[in-house]
Amino acid sequence: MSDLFNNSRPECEEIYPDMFLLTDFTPIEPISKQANLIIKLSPFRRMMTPMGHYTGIEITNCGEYGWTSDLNGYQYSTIDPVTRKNWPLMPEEFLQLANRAAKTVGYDNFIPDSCLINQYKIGTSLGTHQDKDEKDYQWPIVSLSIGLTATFQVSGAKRTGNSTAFQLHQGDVLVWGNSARLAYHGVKKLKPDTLNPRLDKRINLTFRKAG
DNA sequence: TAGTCACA
DNA sequence: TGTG
Repeated sequence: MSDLFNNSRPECEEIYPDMFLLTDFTPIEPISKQANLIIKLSPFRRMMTPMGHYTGIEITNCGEYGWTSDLNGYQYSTIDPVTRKNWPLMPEEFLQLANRAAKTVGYDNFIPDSCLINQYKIGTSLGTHQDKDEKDYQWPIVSLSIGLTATFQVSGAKRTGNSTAFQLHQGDVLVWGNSARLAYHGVKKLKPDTLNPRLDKRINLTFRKAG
């Protein structure tokens, strides 16, 4: 994993209505260091979907609530089904990053109680879906990208039809809420970086207020 | 259909 | 390769 921090100026662009891309928003090194500690406590695993398939990406969580999937459906749980213990604590660095990103685009006092950590290997993707398992949709979704660049696709209120796609680079934070809160979105199949063949994965941190 | 796969 |  590269720890390089691109020193270009952070930018904030409303890339879709009520969806903001904060380019190069944070140094990655301290964040990925904490993520690695979490992964040791609650390891990555694929999860069974309600339809009986496994997710392509690998998943773990930290914070009070973790997003889980099994044959019964999706739900937030305070217990990791693999370790049968609570999820690892949310690091202070995570809380502050998510709070600062939300505040940058107008959401004050965002205190996430859930951080979903998704690992994308080359060739994996995340199908179009909504984030709708949270209790209160007034809070935004805050998402940090680490590692390989991915193509993020938003298709709005409908799962199919017109869509907008853009790149998410390491250090980028995407924040969405209000009219975009329940927008269908997904991540296209991850491709290798021909200039950095050593990079072989992408890790995404998604901060939410679930409970 | 937090997936895939057949089809354009 | 993008879409339903």
